[in-house]
Amino acid sequence: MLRSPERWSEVPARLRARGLRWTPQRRVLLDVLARVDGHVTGAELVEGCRAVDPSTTPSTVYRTLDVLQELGIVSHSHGPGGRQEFHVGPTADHAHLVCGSCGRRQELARHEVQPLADEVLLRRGFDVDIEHLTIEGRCAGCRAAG
Amino acid sequence: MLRSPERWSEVPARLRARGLRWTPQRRVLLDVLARVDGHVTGAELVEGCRAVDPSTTPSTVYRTLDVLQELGIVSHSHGPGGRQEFHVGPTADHAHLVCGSCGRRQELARHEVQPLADEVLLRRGFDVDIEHLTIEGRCAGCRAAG
DNA sequence: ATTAATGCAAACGGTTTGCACTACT
DNA sequence: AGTAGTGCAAACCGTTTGCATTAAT
Repeated sequence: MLRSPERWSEVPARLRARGLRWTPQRRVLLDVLARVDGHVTGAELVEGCRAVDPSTTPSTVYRTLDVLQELGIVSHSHGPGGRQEFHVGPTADHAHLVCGSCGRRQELARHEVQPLADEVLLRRGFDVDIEHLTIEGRCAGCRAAG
Repeated sequence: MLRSPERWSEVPARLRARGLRWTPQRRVLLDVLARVDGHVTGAELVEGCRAVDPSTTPSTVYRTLDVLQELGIVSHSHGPGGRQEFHVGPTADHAHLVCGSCGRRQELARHEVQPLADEVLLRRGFDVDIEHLTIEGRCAGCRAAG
């Protein structure tokens, strides 16, 4: 699910503008990222890259993720199990619901979270980062199942 | 900072009631936990136990944390850096606010999150685990600082 | 006597690092 | 040519596991 095709085509130029380079390995990672909907863990990205190019190494993936983060193209937070979760910015204007039982994720639109965010901002001066928000719990299916 | 002294004295009995045992090692961990205000990582607890009894081993600590969790005495969530964060329950009936800039945490009372949780339950059938909820963003201090 | 709990040491998974080599620019 | 980026292998950190041993009940 490609979210904003135009962003990706600009990446090589943005790298070069900083004296950085556009390599086949980075192309692979960007292709994988472009197909991501929502969040991916670092390990999943390594996996995804390997599916395209089996010779992919973790270090290259993580190092590239670092530079993409500096460019503001991805960001990361920490999900359940303590893994790094990367997400594509800044179009991901929603939070996530993740079921602790089955692991399924669903999106929670900004407007659904906004009242909470507003209250927290008002009362604590704390500016909630809705894009990073991951709410754990049990989904309807798992609750029905027992 | 002892939160609820009476709870701790009941622990040995609660363990025995389940056929579990009260050991010196568990006593050490409970002593350390009783002194905790807010949250600790697993590693910090190992460290803390070692300060009391240098022969403490990680496996024992983590295994005891597992049983304490089953008893509902502690619970855990995942903090920045992906570490497990334990907190003392069931007074830990709150979510967390963590600042992405300075890393400081604050508690968010259940009643502050309840409206959101209610809405999500109603509309999605998703039962939010408030104790596991960690909300990222920028705290008042960091926002002021720029 | 039973069997839960311990200590050890080794394995784990995800991520990070040092270093010599490769290849973009 | 210059230097950013790569691959490898090893290290890392927090956590988990198998197994033989110890000790609470």
